[in-house]
Amino acid sequence: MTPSMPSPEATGDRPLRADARRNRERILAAAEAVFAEKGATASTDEVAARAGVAIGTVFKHFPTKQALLQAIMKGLLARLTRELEALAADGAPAEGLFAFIARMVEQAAQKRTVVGLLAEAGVGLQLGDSVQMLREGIGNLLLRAQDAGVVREDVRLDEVVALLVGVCQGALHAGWDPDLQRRTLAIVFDGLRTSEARASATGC
Amino acid sequence: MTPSMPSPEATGDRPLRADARRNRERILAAAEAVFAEKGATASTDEVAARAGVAIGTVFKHFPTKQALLQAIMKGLLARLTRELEALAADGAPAEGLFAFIARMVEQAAQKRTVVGLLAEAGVGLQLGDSVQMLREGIGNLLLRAQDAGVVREDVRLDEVVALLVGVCQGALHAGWDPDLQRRTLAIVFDGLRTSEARASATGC
Amino acid sequence: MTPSMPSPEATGDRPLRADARRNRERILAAAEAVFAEKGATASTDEVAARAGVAIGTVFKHFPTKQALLQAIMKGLLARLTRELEALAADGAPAEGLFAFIARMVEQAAQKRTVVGLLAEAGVGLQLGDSVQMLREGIGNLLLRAQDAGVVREDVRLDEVVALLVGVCQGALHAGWDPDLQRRTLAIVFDGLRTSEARASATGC
Amino acid sequence: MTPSMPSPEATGDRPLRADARRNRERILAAAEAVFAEKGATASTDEVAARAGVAIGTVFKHFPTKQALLQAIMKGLLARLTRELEALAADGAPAEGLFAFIARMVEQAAQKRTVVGLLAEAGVGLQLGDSVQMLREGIGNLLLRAQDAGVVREDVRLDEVVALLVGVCQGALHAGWDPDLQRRTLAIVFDGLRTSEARASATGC
DNA sequence: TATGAATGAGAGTTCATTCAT
DNA sequence: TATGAATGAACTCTCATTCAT
Repeated sequence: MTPSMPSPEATGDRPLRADARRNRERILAAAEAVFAEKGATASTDEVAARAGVAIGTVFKHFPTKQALLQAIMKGLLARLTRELEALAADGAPAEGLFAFIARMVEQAAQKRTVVGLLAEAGVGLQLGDSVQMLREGIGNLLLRAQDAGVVREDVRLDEVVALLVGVCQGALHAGWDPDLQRRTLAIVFDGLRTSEARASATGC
Repeated sequence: MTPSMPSPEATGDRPLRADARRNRERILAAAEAVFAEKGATASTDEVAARAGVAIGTVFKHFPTKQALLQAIMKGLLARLTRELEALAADGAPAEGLFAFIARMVEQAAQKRTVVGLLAEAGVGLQLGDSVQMLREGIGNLLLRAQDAGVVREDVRLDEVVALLVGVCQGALHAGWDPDLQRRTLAIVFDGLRTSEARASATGC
Repeated sequence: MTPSMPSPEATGDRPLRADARRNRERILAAAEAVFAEKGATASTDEVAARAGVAIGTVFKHFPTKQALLQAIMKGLLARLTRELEALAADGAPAEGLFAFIARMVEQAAQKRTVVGLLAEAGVGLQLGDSVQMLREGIGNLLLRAQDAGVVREDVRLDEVVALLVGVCQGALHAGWDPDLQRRTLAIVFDGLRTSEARASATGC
Repeated sequence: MTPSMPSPEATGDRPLRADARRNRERILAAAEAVFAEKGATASTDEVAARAGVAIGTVFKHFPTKQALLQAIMKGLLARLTRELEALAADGAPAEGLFAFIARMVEQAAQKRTVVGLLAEAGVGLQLGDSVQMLREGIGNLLLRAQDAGVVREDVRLDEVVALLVGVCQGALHAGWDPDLQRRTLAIVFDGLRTSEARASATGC
């Protein structure tokens, strides 16, 4: 991450006026909140009301509802990718994959976010390479964990992503208290571990 | 089970005329198909068309769309519970839990059914004790597997259900080819297994 | 026109309930009036209000605004075709073409009808063979007039239709009092006439 | 015509700054092009984009869309009036009227201009005396043609204008290839001609 | 009881117009 | 003065639900 790169939020094509960018951010935040609470079928009107702007303003920034959903998703995926890169940069490499998965599940449990929208809005969203970048980051963590002997060699990225999506989805449903979350993830993590890592992990 | 007892689907309060019951079944079947294909946002008009009845008939039997969704869910859960009881009655008790989970995932992958509706229709559905009965059945399989030394003793029913919901959800997403399904479940099952069972399973 | 043929208005695919057909007619009449007054950009809401039905009813009968416009146009064209056939069936064949043109202009002047909608709604309308049938009827009148020596032999159907459309369009504009109408048509008709017919017509 | 007099398009109340007038011209040109292509329902945003100015600038010069349409119309009428005066000033007086009508039809067929806007925008436009001036020019040509014995004495200006509007309207519709245009106008012109002129014209 | 036409609130989207920058 | 973001009423269309037939 070079210091000269622009703020990651500024992914727009060209500079917006200050007030326009402020509104754009407010709309995105409002949309994230509204869709998190009520799902992707919540009305655009409600997003506008929550953002404190007129409905036309929402459609000026995001010409269709789909575009708004995509923008939210891209933002979330980018944020996750950055968290993931931070995890990779830090030490504790072996358990980094587990930490990241736990973090995502925790977030998903708080709001109907990434996976919730992915599931509800369906395949319609064109997320470009935002997803790809996240996959790559996860792939890095997986390799590192495998190199450290923590995760079995025969585990592939596809399964890890599938499990990630699954447990995040599951976490959306009622009744996932933090303890259940922890216990469920413990099972999945154990399934990923090598015998040796499992022995020491269980020992702890 | 006497032949005179009503079919388990007929959970209505009082007996219906023969044609009315026939319509009810057709509507349920049509609704299951339509919602499986297009998700819970498909229109009731389409359900009526597929069932070959008028829209008024649908609302006569199920006074709201929610009620229709609930009825589908109850039916599906009841069917699953019966499958599960059949599994429990048969032999192969130790691996019965895994077989059942695999079966559910397979079905979920084929259609947007149980879990899909649960996710889409949201928390609004009042499913009464249909869910409870299914939980109990799964609990039986779990106990049996634990008694046989296949599943770890510290695993609780809650985690199993959570994992079940999660992998079913995940299976709805694109790209879960049968092989990925198998590999993903293998990890989860490994996480559930005791060290001994794991050793022999891996040995196979 | 055989006596056994159904009422010409009943062009629907299958029989509608009495009340539904009544509403359909009311909507068509309202739409004709509203679009005649305000042009094709008048709102569907206004049509519904004028017809005394809810907006959903309009869209139940005509699933898009375009479909409603097309239905109006087809109705008008059919009505004109019938008038034209009546003219052809009656005597006075030589001047039948002129009588028909005059009739259309007169109607167009009263309301923004046929040609007005054709012009405003533009090329988007799929009018099927309604237009073709009208053209054929006009072609018959033209042939008859040419056989009678009233219209020049070198005049083709295309020009006649072009002139018809033009004068109807012109008649939509303000200031076409009946006298101006008559005088304008006199010029066009003279242009169509043979020298002989012209001499006698002028003589009258 | 002294070089210091303002261009005829600059009918504004008071002198504008050079850049302002330049913008005004660009907006008018853009509006003419856009409305010609897409009809009067095209959006003012599109006009601004084509003109390369901001939407606010358009509304600064023309406070409503109606005002913009009126300005376009006035410009077009003025241009036509000038063409017409040029025709009158040149020789070939007898056939000047026909030449002018043919020219207008040709233009109308190329773009949805004068008459198109008149028809679409409806009666709302206040065109002041721009129309009157055009009428007078046409009246001059008519007189001249009548003096030359080419057009019948009993033809009045009203009919000529009515026919002009009509054939221009007609020309907007699909299928008016140049040949059809010529043939249709030939009929109208013959209707206007005296017997003598007709004989010689037909002879050619 | 079944029918299916009617209802009407609400959705996404557009666009003439205003006004802070 | 020019900019262009914001406004919000209006539009087309959908669909769960009601009720006359």
